[in-house]
Amino acid sequence: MQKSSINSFMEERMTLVALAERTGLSVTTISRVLSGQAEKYRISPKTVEYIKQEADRCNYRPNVMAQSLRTKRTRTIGLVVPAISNPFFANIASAIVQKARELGYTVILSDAMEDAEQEEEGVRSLLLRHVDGIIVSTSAEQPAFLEQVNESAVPVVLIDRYFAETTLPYVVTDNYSGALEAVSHLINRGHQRVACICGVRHSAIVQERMRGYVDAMQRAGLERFVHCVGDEFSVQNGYIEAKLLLNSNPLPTALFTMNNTILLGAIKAIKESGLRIPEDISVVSFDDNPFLDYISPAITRIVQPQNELGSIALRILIRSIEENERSDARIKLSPILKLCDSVALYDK
Amino acid sequence: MQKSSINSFMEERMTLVALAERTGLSVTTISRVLSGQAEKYRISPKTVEYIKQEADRCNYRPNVMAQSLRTKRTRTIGLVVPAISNPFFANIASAIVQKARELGYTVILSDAMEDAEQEEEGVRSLLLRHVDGIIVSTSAEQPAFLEQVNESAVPVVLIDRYFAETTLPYVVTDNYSGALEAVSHLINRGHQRVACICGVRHSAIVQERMRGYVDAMQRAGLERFVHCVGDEFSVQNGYIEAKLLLNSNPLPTALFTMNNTILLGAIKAIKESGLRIPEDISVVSFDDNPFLDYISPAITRIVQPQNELGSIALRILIRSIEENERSDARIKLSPILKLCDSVALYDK
DNA sequence: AATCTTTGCGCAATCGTTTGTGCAAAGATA
DNA sequence: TATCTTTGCACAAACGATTGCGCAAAGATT
Repeated sequence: MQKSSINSFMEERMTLVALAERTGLSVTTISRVLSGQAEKYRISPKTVEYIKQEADRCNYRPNVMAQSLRTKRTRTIGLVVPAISNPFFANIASAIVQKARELGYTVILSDAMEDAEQEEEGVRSLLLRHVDGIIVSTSAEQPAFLEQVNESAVPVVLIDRYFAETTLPYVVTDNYSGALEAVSHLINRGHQRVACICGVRHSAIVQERMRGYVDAMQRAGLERFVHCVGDEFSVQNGYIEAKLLLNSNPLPTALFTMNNTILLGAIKAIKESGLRIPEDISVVSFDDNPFLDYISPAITRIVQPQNELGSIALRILIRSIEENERSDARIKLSPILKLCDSVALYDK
Repeated sequence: MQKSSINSFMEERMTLVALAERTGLSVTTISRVLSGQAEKYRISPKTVEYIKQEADRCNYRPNVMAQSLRTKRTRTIGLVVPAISNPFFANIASAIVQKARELGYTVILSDAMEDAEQEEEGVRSLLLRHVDGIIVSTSAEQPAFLEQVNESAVPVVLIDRYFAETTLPYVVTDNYSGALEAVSHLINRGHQRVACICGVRHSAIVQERMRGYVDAMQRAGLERFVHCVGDEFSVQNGYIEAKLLLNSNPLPTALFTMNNTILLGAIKAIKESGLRIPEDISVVSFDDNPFLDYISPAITRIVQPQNELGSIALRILIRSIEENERSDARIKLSPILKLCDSVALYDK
C-alpha cells in the first residue's frame, strides 16, 4: 500500500517499451489495450487481461507529454480571472477546479489583475501550453482577441464578465434583472435619490446593471435622480466615488454598488463620514460573500449563483472540446436578492 | 500587429523542421540558436542573426510538450491549497501566480477541500502532469507522503500549513509569537477568561498558536483559565464552539479565534446570543482580510504577510528546481498585530 | 608541404506515446 | 485441397523537440 505509492515515484518510470519487453508483446498492443481500444483492434481477452495485470503490477502510468505530443490533447484547461484575490472569482475557481478534476481535466490559473494586456498575455501563455480550452472572465474591452482564439485555436467560454456583442459563448448572471430588482427594492422602500457606483464602463455587466438601475428608476418616474458614477472594479473607486457622493448636496438616500470591492470602498467612505447604514443611507450591492453577513449591518445584496456559473461554463467548454465544435450558448442565470439589514424605509 | 497575432494561431504551427527547410540549415543548429546555446556550439553570429530573424518572421514558438518530453522539465508548478475559496489562500495563490509568471512558470491549481485524501490525490495528479515542483499548504496529518514526493519525485515546499517534524522546507508565519502577542494584548487590556477556538489539532500551526495562547496565559498567571475548544478550520466549527462557550458559566470575556473562517462562525454565534463586540466580549483572530475592517466592529487581528509567504515559497521552490537539489529552508515570517475595535478594556 | 587546431555545423538517436497498415495463422467455405 | 475470412497482433512512422558525437573546411604552426 504505502509501498506501492513509494514505488510509483522511485522506480524508473514504467514505459510502454518496458512493459512490452516484460510481456513479450508489442508496444502497439499494449498501448491499445491500455487506452481501451482492445476490441476495436481485436486483442484477445486473454491478452487483455494479462496486459492489464502486468500494467498495474508495474504501476504503469502513461507519460502525458508523450501522449499530448501525439494526440494534440492535453486534458488541461486555462482559467483566466480578473483577480483571484476577489472572493467572487475565488469561488468560481473553486467550483471549476472541482468539476474539472471529476472530469479528468486539470486547470491552469491565470490572473489578469483587471488588465486587458495581462489577460492577453495570460491567454497566449495558456496557448503555448496547449490547453484544450479556456474559460475567461474578461478584463478586455473588445472581444476581438478572444474571438480569434476561439475561432482559430481552442474553444473559449466567457463567464461573468462578457461581451454583449460577440460570437463567444458565455454563461453569466442576468445582470439586468438583478440590478432592476435591487434598485426596485430600494424604491419600494421609499428611496428616490438612489446613486449608483459603477465598475469599468466598457464592461457588459456594468452596462446591464446600469440599464437595470436606470429602468428601475424610470419605471418609478425617478429619471431625474439617475446618477451613475465611478469606472472601476476596485475598493479605491468605491471609496472615492462614495466620498464624492457624500459631499454632494442633496445627499443620496441610497447607494447601489456594482460589486463587492466597490461596496467595501463605499462602506469605508460612509463610515468615515460618520453616517450610519441604513439609518442615514441605505446600501445594496451586487455579489455575495460570507463576510457580507458580518459587516455592520449585513448587506442586502444580489447573490449570483457562483457554483452554477462555474460548473455550467466548464460543461460547455468540455463539450466544445470533446465534440470539437464551437458552442454558441448564451446562458443567463437568475440571481436572487438577499434581504439583509442595510436598507431602511425612507419616508421623507 | 493584429495581423501577426492572428497568424500565430491560424498558420500551421511552425516547427523546427519547417524552419530548417526554410533556412537551409539543420534542425540542430536552429534548435541551438533558439535555445540560446549558440556560442556554446560556436554558431557564427551571421547564422545566429539569420535564424533569429526567420524564427520570428515565422512566429516560431517551440512546442512545450516536445520540449518537456526531451528535457523532462515542464516549467510548471503545482499549488495545492486547502480551499481556494478561503481569501487567505486566494491571496497566496494570487502572489504565487504573479511571481511564477514573471519567472516563466505556470501554475496548476489543486483544491484539497481541507481533506488529506483529496490532497494526496491532487498531488498524484500533479505528478502525472510532471510538474517541476509543488507548493502545498497541507491538509494532511502526516508528512510521510509529501516527504516521499520531495525525496523521490519533485521538490515540495510547504507554505502556511506545515509540519513541525519534517524534512520538508517550509515558509510559514511565526504562529507562536503571533498568538502570544494577540493573547497578551487581551491580557494587557485586563482580560483573564480568554477562550481559544482552534482549527484541526493535528496541524502544526494550530499547535503553535495554542502554545502561544497557553504561554501568554501562563506568563500572566492565568493558567487556570486556559480553555481551548474546537477542532476544525470551518465557519461551522467556529459557530458551534462559540455557541457552547457563550452558554458556559462564567462567560469568557474574550475569544481568540484561530483563523478567518472560525472567526466568522464565532461572530455569528455572538450576534445570535445578543452579545456585543467588544462591549460584552472581546475578539482577536488570526488572518487578515479586507472585509475584517468592515465587520462590526473591525476585528483586531494577526496579519500574516501573505505576499511574502507566497513569493518566498516560490523562490525557494524554483531554486530547488533549477539547482536540482532539495532545500532545507525553514522560514518563519513575523506577523503583525493589527489593532482595531474588537477588544475592550476589561476592568472587572 | 605536412600536421595540428579551430571553426561551423549536421547526423541520427532519443524522449514515450499513438495509429495506419500489413501480415501470418487459424478457421470457414466450396 | 484451394481459396476466402477472420482473428490476433506487430512494424514503423509519426509528434517536435534536444544533444552527444563526428566531420569537413579553414586557419595556424612548424
